[in-house]
Amino acid sequence: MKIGELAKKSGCSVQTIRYYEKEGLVTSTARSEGNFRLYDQQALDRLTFVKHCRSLDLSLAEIRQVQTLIHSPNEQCNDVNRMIDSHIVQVEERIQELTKLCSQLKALRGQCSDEKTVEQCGILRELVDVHASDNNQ
Amino acid sequence: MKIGELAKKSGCSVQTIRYYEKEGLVTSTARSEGNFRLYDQQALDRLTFVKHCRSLDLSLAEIRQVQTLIHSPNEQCNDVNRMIDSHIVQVEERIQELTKLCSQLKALRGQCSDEKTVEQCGILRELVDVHASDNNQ
DNA sequence: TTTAGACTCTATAGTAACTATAGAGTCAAG
DNA sequence: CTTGACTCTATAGTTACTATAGAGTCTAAA
Repeated sequence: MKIGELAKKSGCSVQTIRYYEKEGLVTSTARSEGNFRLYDQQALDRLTFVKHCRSLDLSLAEIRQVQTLIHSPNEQCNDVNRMIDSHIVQVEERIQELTKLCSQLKALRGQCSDEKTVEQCGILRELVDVHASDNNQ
Repeated sequence: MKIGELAKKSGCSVQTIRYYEKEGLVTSTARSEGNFRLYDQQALDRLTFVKHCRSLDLSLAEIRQVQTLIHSPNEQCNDVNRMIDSHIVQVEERIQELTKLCSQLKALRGQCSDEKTVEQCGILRELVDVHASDNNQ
């Protein structure tokens, strides 16, 4: 199959597939006479694997690492475990940050009801005030 | 004061300050004979304001928007409210996504105890299996 | 007076993971 | 034989910075 069909089947865009190729994550099986990339089922499998990893927010570098490991079945898999572990920690930290941010934003939003002028706006006042007090250190 | 002092006082790096200037968020008050940027307290205030907004994850474009509004005090502030509202929605959505991701990662991690070989690794097996079944659609 | 070093300047490239575009070639159907 | 859908490569843009190169400025000590 050509790249357009692979794109449809995998749900990746054509450009993304070419980008993944450049990054060494998926290769086309062959080229046609007219220099079009040709793919088989195995290539689709590999691409779907990459997509699945991306949906778990693994970076392309991490995916490359996992791919290398898959091709050496007798190695220890500790590295994958470590990677997943530190990934979980990162995601949890980010959730914490965003939760805090969210309550800050909601507090800020509570400062202003609609239909006020900029001069009366509690949000703008608070944004400005905080910075003013910061500078009085 | 020169850019280095401003950097220290604001907690931004020198390059970041120059970047913000290029993006139209902070301007130096004047230039010295030797072409060094010079800043006053007001410049520090403006920079601290930008920093505060960034800590709330507002984009530089959004901050520019707020700055423009601040300089027209008689306008309606609905736009700021809308912006904060949609920001809150975005952050909440992202938290949802990450929470889901986190439980997926934990489930995945549960598939493998340490000290196994790649061939036995439940994580790798699951990553591969999911892609295989995906393709059977 | 010179010189070392701490600071500043501009311009440019790199980061991550894509997306978008230009300009050219390929190919099947009508 | 031409139209339209597809593909090719190469390059630029996205966001918010960070890092670097190569040059100039300024201050204080030798």
